[in-house]
Amino acid sequence: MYDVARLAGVSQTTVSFVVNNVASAAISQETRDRVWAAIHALGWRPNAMARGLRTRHSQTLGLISDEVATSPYAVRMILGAQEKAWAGSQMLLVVNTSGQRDIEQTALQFMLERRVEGLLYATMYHHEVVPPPEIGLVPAVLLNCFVADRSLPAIVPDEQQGGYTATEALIRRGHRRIAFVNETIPMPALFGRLEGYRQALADYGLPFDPTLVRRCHSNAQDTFAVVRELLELPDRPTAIFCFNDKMAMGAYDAIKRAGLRIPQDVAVIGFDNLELIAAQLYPPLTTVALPHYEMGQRAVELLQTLSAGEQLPPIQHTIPCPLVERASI
Amino acid sequence: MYDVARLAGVSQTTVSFVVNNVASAAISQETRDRVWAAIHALGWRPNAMARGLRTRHSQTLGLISDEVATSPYAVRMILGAQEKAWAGSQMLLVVNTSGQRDIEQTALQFMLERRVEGLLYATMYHHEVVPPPEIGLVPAVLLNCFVADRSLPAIVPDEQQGGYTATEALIRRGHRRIAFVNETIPMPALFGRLEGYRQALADYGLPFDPTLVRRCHSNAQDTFAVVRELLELPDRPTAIFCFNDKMAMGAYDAIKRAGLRIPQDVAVIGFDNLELIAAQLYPPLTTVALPHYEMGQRAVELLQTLSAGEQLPPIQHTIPCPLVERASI
DNA sequence: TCGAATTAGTAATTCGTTTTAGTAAGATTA
DNA sequence: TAATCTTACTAAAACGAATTACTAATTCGA
Repeated sequence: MYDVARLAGVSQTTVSFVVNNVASAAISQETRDRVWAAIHALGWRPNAMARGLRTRHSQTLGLISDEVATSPYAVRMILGAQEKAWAGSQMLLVVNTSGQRDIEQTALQFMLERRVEGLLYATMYHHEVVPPPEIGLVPAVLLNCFVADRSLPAIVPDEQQGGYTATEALIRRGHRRIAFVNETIPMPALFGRLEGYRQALADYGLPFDPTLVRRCHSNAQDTFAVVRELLELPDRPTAIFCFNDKMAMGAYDAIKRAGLRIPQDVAVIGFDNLELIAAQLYPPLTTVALPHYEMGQRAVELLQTLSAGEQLPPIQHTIPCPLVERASI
Repeated sequence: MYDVARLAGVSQTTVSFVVNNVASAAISQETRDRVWAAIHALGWRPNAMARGLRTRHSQTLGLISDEVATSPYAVRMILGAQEKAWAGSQMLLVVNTSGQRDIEQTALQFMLERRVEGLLYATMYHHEVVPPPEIGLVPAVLLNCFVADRSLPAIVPDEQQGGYTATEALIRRGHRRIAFVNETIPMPALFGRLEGYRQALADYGLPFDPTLVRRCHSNAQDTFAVVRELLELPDRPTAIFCFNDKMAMGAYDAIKRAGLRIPQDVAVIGFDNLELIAAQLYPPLTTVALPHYEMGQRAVELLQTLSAGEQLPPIQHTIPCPLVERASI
């Protein structure tokens, strides 16, 4: 900056005023032009570390995730976060801990040393977490997870509404016997989607038939077997709501193997909206999307208002899961 | 740091020496203990911006990508890069440009202002790029792409070896008539894998039959049709090498619809190793993996030696694509 | 037993900015 | 015509560490 000042024949202060467009400083247009010319001539570029030191603002947010960055599922959370951060001209420091506590700890230390202006703590699956306590030293938002006592703001998908939406979509297509192949591992998604399924049935005056609700590991193979059983039922379901898209793959195979057509004979709806699967299946899979991108955006939005000094109670923000219509129902 | 010094009854200099374990400084053990005690008592943590300003090291790498962070394909590149950076106690600044030039430009400026010690320029698909010239201001490595004049070091997958490996795996299983369903968009993957396919046939003394080589858009639907044609051939192929796993999904459907079994009647091999698809298909898909994770690692490794001041010629590093055996051949 | 090492520290400077508190010259007002 | 405003700048003091160049007190060696 001193070099620029010397070349432009002004003081370093003036350069700073010009560069930052300081309103309270009166700098003539000619001087401004000379300064910019000097800047370009020298290829000078401000040093963000020096600036940050002085202003006490790092213009940086931290994102600590377990497996998010590994998985196609949840990358869009990072993307949403990054783009919102970008809009506020902040950058995102990303660390994937692979679930290891020690990595998480040092990542947090590193980020605090860099004076991040906020922290996102994200998980691949929606579940309860116990983040390290130092997370509270800066504004923090949980992404796709929550703490037991709800003492930290969190952004989570609305599992129940998602389950409701899927079921309702099938009911509206005229289905009366709707099977639900649920996950086995107890987690909010399992309970929430089931609750949504029941609620939708109830709202439309349909009976809840326990024989139509199955649980199995969330993979195509196991679902194949479960769906085959369902199809052999005397009064077989005309629609199958799968806990996720991977399971829908198995359902497709079972239905096709049984010589039935999708959606004419049996409708299938999934969950997650994994483009890679849903768009490639034949017929393309109608499914409910996990709003990962929006969740990332909202989390950063919240972080930004929080770090602007606003005092908000730690609310759980529930993001709706929209229906993505393709051709399987 | 001054507060810590005051509490420990030493000078700020001493605190710095203790914190950084400076070898040339003689500090007694008692003093060290007192300093650490004061640090913990005050919850002090060094300010990375101040440190970076003084040492002229940001301990940060930048990663600019087009769609990498959006796509399940290539996220593992980021992960590999991040973990290698982590090992060198550096952090990664990630920006996804969605292919927009203006975002790319400002991202680059931001990163240069933050004095990143190296830059990765990554693309989702392996293809030629024209990165902004300022990229050369710091050590830079291209990831999954290359420049026309090869003036920048690049890390790319070995498409040809991948094609060879896939074909060879089929030949070794006794297949003689091997179809190859290639991509339509001209890109290194298309040419490289085809070349590998031809080379393998030649090496094992098999004829190259042009009727067995088809091209179609890389999606399941179009592949379905192409594979059906292949299966109706008078002397139908006993194995199908698909340009990627999405296409393999279509191939599976066509083969099953034709009443044939995989792999007994027709073997299928894919490319990309998209866990989500390959592991969920029935039977699980044998495929060739794009070594994204290793590519990310290698890129950072290279960046680190480069920013250590070593002068290396801009070599193209070709990373092998390993065979991932499942059950479809 | 005295000069040289060694041990255990400290004072002051520097990194590259932002920001506060000025100043000096000319224009405007009472 | 003197006091006050503007306009167009500048000097100097932070920000929070790392680093260099010391000093004072011990210990050691011949």
